[in-house]
Amino acid sequence: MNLRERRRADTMRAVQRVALDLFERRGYDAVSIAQIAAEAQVAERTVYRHFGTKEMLVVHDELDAAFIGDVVRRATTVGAIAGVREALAAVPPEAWRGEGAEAGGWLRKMRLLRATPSLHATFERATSTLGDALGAAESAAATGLAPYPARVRGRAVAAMLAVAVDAWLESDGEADLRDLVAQGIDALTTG
Amino acid sequence: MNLRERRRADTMRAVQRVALDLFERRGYDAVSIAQIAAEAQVAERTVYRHFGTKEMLVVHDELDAAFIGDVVRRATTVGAIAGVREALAAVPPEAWRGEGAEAGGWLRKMRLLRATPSLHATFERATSTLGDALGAAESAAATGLAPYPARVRGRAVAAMLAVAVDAWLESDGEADLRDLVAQGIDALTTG
DNA sequence: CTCCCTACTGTCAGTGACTGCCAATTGGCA
DNA sequence: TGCCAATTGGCAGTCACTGACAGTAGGGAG
Repeated sequence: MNLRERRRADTMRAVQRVALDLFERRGYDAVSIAQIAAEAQVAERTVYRHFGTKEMLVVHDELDAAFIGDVVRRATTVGAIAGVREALAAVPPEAWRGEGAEAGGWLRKMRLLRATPSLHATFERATSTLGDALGAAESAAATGLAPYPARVRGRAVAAMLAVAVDAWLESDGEADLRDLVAQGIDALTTG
Repeated sequence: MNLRERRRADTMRAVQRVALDLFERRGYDAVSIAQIAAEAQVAERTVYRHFGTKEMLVVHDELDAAFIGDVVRRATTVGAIAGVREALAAVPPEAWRGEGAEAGGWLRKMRLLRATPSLHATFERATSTLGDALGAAESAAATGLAPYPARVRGRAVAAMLAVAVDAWLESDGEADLRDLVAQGIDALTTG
């Protein structure tokens, strides 16, 4: 990894850390990019160059991207439902709780996402994107499902995942996400 | 109905008509509120007072609101899936095609929604809101379903509806929306 | 019919997200 | 060492959206 790339990654991490801290303390809507830039010691323009939009300061997450990639990859072989379950089982539970040192924790980020109406739409959009990916994966899988029903199922599974995460947030991370997903699968498959 | 209320409704319809025309011709992102206001012969501030946001100029629709209300009402007695089917059956097919005189047609509006990435998030948000309403309706219904599985099902049904509408748009309104929904229900209930 | 209240509208000023352009710096590489 | 390209900062500008104030006109009370 280059010195340049390392510096770039460092700046991004620093900016995002400052941003999330401010968002958590004062609320997403009450924090301006100018404030973030000032506190992070960079130009406003630089924030935009790295993250594009204010939303991305919350949403951008390499770990999430990796997890979603994993889900979709598994879905192409074992189907959407089993794919989600397997991918979830492959993640150590403490990672979900955000007790790891990474970037301040997933739990805090999701809590922020849920507490901020301006960000709900973004979350739903991500959900439906995942749903379409799952649908494509399922129709490409050995099941030989037609594109349209595959898409319906993919979106349904993604919606279930979103509800599970939401319920998990309501319990403030106390509940076991894998249990919630299992219950969600039940609700989906019986009836 | 008052003269005031009538005038208000007239202004809103006129503004929305102008807006949709401009959006269709030049693209949503390329049209500013100022242009809409100028063409509709009102102040920019008035547009915001009536619609709140630019998105609402596309999304706002009394007929849609009535239909969604109908779906949710039926869902509280016969469940989400049957509710959607019944509500859909109660609407004359030509209404979907937008051949009616109302406000320029539903088909055109949905086409615009689909063609504009900036509006996708809004659409998904509306879908998930409907899903939650369906979930609440189902758990309040006689089925006696627990809140969590009810919510999962509600969202799944709403997601299915969104996919059906999307597929219907892909066929440019040629396909029968009721058939697509029926196939979507099949995809949801078998497996 | 008149007076007053209230809803609707317009105007103005301001905030904040986001973009394009240009210049300066600095790491990477031949 | 010298050139290229990436990173960054600064600046000006657009546009969505908001709060405050003022003028106008409908609607009801007397």
